[in-house]
Amino acid sequence: MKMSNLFMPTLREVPAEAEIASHQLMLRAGLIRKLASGIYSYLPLGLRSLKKVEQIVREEMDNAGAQELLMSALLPSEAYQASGRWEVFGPSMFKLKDRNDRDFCLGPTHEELFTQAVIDGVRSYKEYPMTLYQIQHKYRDEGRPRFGVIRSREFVMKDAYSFDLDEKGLDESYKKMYSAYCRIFERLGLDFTIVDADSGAMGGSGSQEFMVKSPVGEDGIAYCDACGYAANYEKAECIPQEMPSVEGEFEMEKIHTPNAHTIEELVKFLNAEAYNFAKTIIYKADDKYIAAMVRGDREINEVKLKNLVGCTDDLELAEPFMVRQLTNAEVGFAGPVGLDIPVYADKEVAMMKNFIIGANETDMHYKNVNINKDFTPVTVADIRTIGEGDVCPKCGKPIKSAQGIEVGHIFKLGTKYSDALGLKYLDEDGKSKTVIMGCYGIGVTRCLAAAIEQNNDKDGIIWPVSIAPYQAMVIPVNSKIDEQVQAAEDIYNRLKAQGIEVLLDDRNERAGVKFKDADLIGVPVRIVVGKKCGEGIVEYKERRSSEAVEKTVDEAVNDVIKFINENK
RNA sequence: CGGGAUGUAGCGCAGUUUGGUAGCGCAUCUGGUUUGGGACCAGAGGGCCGCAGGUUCAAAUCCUGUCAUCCCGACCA
Repeated sequence: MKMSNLFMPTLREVPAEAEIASHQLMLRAGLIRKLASGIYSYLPLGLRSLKKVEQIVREEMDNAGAQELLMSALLPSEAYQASGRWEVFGPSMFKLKDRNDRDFCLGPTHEELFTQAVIDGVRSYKEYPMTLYQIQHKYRDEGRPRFGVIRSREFVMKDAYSFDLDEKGLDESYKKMYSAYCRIFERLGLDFTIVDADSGAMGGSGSQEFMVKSPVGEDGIAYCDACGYAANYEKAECIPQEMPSVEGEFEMEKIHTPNAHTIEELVKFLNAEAYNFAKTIIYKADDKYIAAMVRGDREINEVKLKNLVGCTDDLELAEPFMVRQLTNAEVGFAGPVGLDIPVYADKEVAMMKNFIIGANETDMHYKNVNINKDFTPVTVADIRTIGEGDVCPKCGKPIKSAQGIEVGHIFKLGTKYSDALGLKYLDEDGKSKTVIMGCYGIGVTRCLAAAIEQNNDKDGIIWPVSIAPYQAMVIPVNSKIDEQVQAAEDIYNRLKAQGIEVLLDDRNERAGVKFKDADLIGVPVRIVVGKKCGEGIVEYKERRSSEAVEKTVDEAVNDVIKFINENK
């Protein structure tokens, strides 16, 4: 491609709306343009990279035995009504009506549709197992779109669904997807981590997320360098920390703590440590109220609590007026003693002695409180979030934490959708059984952003060869000097003839402009044709390396071909 | 959905406090000089100052409403 013909509107300045590197660079390099919040157009360079990601995903899915199909993005409401998700999705589903006032939506995900397709199309158990996938635009009306295409309202997703006769079959399908995903993310040049994820409300039996570690990631990861354990922060199991042993249990005593609503204020007021307290938080779980207790220096993990309580709909903090009603005190003085709702205590709370809690009376706390003596929780379980100072639940070494961008998720669904929609089969004994499903997603557009997030410097993008919009670039330094222009065009034609996707910067620009654009759009390798071209000498430079090397034309051309073939 | 901020030329911004002809840099166009890391000189084009009301002789500026965008948090099936 000659750059004089390329639609590549690069920006010199950073658009004010973009905060993170990938978003800024995608806009500056002319990959995308915003149409509305969370909605983007892909310009030629962006689309080329996007298609390369799709192609890698497609090849590996096909290799794993999955079959591609394509469903509409515009969907009738019926299927979602059968599974109940027409309501469950709520405001995050884009809903619309046709001219006859019938309900439609823009598909946010396609479990129901794939299930229905299999119900409609599969006649015999002998056709299973089967894995189907599509690469399709998805629509979710996110409460808060952000970070460019990392959390957008329209995005490209590969979604796959496996259909098996039994659990053992599901395990195999799942494993195949797992290894396909590993190959995909390796080929995309992503440094990724696989973490255990929560399957909670979806009711599945297992779930893992593929995370690209990045400070701008929206998900927390707990991981252990020593044994390789890694889990989503929400999921990571917490090992109760031993407390200094204390002799005996004292008598509970009420103390005056004026205006000390928070642990921080209490620590200061009573000159104690945060771990001497247990905090009690009132939650509304569906339509019931419950109390949850963790040590003062810990955080409640709402996902764990939700799973423990068996809350199907929503778990949220109780409204302040209900807290006042239930505790007879201002918010900040809740405690388990005399509280008339179920109390769920964290394992660590059960190990504490003579600790301090709210007294259910404004400006009052109890000290020297002991579990099972002064109050009794309905359940003691792991309901806190892992944090600094915690240990790995597998090997006991200190746990580390990082932020990650979720680029893939694999999930053993079980029978949630096959039950809801009636996907059954008659086995060889003529017995009716339910098909067991798995679902597997990859955020294709998000992968692009993640790759840029991990591969950039102050000058621009540093594309991995596998997904670079173009693999190589030839730059004549001075477009007024025919000798350079000719030589550059020859090199360009030779590379093209070898199947290299190459750009020729034939624009009548100064050298600096061409170099800046080349770095910005991140082409992995370039040949610069300059002063020494009369002697047959040109410069070879890889984007990732800081120095250019002088070579003969033949060497440079061969090295580019070699570099591309070794890295693609 | 709660909190915060911002809407002025394609992009980045000033001007708003104290009302009085719409500004700067980059980009664009023309002419010339340049040509190895975003050139220089001279000239030119481009704005319902987010939108709608109101106050005023006069509104980018003051008041009310509204929409949009971004950030923090909640949510993310």
